[in-house]
Amino acid sequence: MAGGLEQVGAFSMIGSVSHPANSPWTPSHPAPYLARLNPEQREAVEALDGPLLVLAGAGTGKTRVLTARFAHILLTGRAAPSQVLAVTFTNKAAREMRERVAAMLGRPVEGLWLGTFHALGARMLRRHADRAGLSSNFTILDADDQLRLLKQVMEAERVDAKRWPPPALMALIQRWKDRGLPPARVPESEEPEFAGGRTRSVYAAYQARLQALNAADFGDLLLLPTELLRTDPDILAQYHRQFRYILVDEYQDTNLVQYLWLRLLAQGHRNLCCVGDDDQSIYSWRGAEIENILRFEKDFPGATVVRLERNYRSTAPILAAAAALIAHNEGRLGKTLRPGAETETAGRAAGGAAGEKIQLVALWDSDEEARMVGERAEALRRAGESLAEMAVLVRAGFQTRAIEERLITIGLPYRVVGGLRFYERAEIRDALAYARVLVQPADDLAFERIVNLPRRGVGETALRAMHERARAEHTPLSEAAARLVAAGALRGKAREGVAFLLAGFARWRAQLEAEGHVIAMATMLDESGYTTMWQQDTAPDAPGRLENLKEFLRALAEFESLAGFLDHVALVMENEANADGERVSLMTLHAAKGLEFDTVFLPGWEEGLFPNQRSLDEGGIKSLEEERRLAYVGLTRARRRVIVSHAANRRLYSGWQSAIPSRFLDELPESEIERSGSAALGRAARQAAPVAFPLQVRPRVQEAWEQAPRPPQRAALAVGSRVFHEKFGYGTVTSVENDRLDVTFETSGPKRVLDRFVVAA
DNA sequence: AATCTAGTGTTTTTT
DNA sequence: ACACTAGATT
Repeated sequence: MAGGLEQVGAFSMIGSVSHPANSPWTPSHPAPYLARLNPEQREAVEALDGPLLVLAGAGTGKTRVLTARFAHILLTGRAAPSQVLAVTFTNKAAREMRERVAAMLGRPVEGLWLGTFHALGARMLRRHADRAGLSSNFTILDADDQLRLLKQVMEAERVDAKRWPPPALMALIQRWKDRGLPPARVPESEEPEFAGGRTRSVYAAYQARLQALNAADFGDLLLLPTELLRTDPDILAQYHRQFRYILVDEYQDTNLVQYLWLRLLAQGHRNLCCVGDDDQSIYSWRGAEIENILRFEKDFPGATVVRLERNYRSTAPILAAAAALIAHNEGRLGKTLRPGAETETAGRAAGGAAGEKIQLVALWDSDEEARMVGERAEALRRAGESLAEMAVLVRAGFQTRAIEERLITIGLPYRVVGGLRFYERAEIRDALAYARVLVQPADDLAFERIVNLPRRGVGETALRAMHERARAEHTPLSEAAARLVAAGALRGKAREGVAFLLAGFARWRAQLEAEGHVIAMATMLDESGYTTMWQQDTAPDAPGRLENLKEFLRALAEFESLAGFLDHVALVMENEANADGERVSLMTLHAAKGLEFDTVFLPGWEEGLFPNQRSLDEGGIKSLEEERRLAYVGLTRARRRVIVSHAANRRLYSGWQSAIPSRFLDELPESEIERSGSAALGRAARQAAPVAFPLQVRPRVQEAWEQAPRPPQRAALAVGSRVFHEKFGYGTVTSVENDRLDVTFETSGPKRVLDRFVVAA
């Protein structure tokens, strides 16, 4: 910390004004990092004292403000690097901020407390682990381990795991942790009708078990430090002394425990700066509380609020459409995106001063939709656009499959962002389990995972004996295993297998000391038989798994110690593979937050899918608003071009399901959109077409969406009209709401359909 | 202890 | 359709 102070010694530590006397910069000649900001951004950077909420709309230069503020605090001598706490949600955001701050200062910065909530929580918890009943080398469990542990606890507590699904109980416990509630403080009134009213005691047992294993789950990384700050005045005072300034990114996504943690830390100097956008809050289902940002001014009286509304990313039509859409939400802090100066340039570059309209494409089915995306992407590429600047953003993961298949067929390179991450692959998790046992023999979960992997004859019976012994003598599983072998309590293959493994670990530990973690790890994987297991596996993916293990060792080599590597894996878990290149990106809308592309495809805007029916069933109007925010996030990812589409029929599970266009489409201003697509053709044209089913024999109108768009023809249909639908046949209209009809069909019963899809019969 | 079979549930998932 | 899991089977 002292070193940090010296680093900024060129500037006065006493100076409480923004521009110290010995600074070369003055208000009329500000530092370059200030000069490039617009007035609102600059206000957000320079308002250093007291609580500050920066409402930063999409594309308004949020990251620039955060990093400039960070640099400003350091360069004005307000604080040393170690005295600023900067919190983000993603590792990517943390890395980006670190790099940009270093670039602004012209040198790498040491001793920063900059990272994700979880990484910083872990750092704090390791410092004071003893006060939380852990030792500082505790293991961080991933979701998989958590669930397995909970299952064990449920069994021990005699809670029937068949009647009460463990994942549901896990979710319950996580929600409590998200709200900063350790077992003892979960109110009795919150005991749900679950597990025979014993959820709280299972939670308590689960926590006890974690402690015994010297392990923390993800929720604990915030829950436990917050409890420490709450209950230990000395620790709290220590951090109050340390952190003069606190910066928080994506504040709209914080949950209650993160809020409590921040509030406790901010009580010291009250220099809390939170940046966020209530319109981009899309993680409520993970415990995020949008109320945190809505309540900021009440929570921190005297807070300054700065709105960043000048968007430098998207064209005017995109901004107008996004603004119109999000205006349908209530309970917003209120903020309207408007084009910033640079956007007009972007618009001209795109071929017209105003920019392209939002393209709304109506398709017959999801296959046709996939073809449309593929062909338009291909056409754009032929026109000289980069595939890396195109993204397909979907509501649900399964939607990517149809599009992937199409892109493969036409040979267009793509990447799927998200999905299975490197460290979630089975072989990597196995290798990690070996590493964990090596570092911490008491890691029962890891030991259990690998004790019979590869198969060495240690079955259920042997494992049960180990568990019993471990419980009776209060030792870790590996220790119990050793005693069982010594006592001759295990027989045959089980005895040989366990003895072999334990001898191996003794050897590998010695090797770890002598020759380092990379050699030890490689030897361990070979000598344990793990590598051989995959070499002998004839499955088609076995070679790939061996390749992944090599990659694992390469990654390991970049770390100084195994423990450091394990922390990195638990906290950073990134998919390094196919990171960039000339490819179209496919991902969920959730995964797209914070990214931007020239061209954005938004397929699947259909009722039920988007907004998602399940989401609506669970959360009602609040969920509908969150779905709408998701749509807003999607639109605002685009710099120059948006193609929204919906299909009348979608492949689902085994069969087909029909769907009406999303209500969000009606919320886009007609003046900013341009319609096209086969399913948007006039009724007359469709009547002339052969009956649609079965789909396989329906002739395709491949280039339909390239035909001149026609305005949708509104039917003069009234209640009682007899109508014909291509899929459902004949029926009678029972109600009319705008372009939506409730129709009782003679063969398929009542359905809600769009008037475009029926004809008067 | 390994393998087969019937049953189940298929939204989003920063750490 | 399909993948994953728990339970039964050998």
